Amino acid sequence: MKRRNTPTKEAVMDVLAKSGKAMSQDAIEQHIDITINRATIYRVLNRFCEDGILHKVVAEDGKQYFALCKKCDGHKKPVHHFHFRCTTCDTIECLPIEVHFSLSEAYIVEHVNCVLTGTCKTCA
Amino acid sequence: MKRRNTPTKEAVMDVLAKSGKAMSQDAIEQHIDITINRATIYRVLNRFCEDGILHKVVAEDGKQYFALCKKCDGHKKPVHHFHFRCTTCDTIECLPIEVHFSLSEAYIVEHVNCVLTGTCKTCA
DNA sequence: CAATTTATTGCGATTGTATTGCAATAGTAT
DNA sequence: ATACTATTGCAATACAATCGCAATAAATTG
Repeated sequence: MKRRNTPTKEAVMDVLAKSGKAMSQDAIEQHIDITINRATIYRVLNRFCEDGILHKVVAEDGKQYFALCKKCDGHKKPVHHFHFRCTTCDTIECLPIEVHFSLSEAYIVEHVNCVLTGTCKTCA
Repeated sequence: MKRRNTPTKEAVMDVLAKSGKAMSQDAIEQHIDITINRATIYRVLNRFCEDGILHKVVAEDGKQYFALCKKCDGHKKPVHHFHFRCTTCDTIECLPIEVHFSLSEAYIVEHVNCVLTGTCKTCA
């Protein structure tokens, strides 16, 4: 299925790029200047995830947060990293800390979801 | 607030102890022989968490899973560990893998939530 | 053992996140 | 400009989890 360029997609990408953090649907909606339907935002976000442009994190609050996939440290592919959710400023940042674990080959790992919760350095 | 012993609490503990895994409210309800209201199960689970008897994990599916806190390897307190959610048998097991990360002291970490998702060794 | 206190429970209603069906709209290529 | 179909808006829906309140029952007291 071919993707099309739409104002919605641009607006969502814009907000995420500017914030540099992982954001929830409602946070994104609040930071967008135009009006976009909730369902549409979810659909755009999920499509970006399918295309490997965004990655999704589920926090302890059960909500989904979306962030740009950056390829850091010269890696070709984005690496699983920790996330930090600050309950004070209510944002999630991607930490530059890789997730390491050694698990039996008998397991097939498809997703990694690691979130630390607390107070970030700015709010502490 | 003093706690009382009730059939409900025993039944819930029983199921969790027997399974040895992290279970969701509906899974627990299904494995209990008596009928217990949904809200009650959640209240019992949350009370156990407050008392440090259970720990809660939020998986990628946005659901809460509860498991017994074991003090392994002679540690006095339970240690943050990885969890594995198998999408085939739909269970979450506590992996004997500790979560390690070095984060600036400027952050205050209150909770750690790490879940790997995929197919477990039994289902693979 | 009966009376009292209050933690616990059941029920229904409610909150909040996320998804879906369907018709209308609008990119994109010809 | 036209056709094709991805995308969107709207309303309805699904689902997890919580809350208020009255009823129940565990534990303590006399």
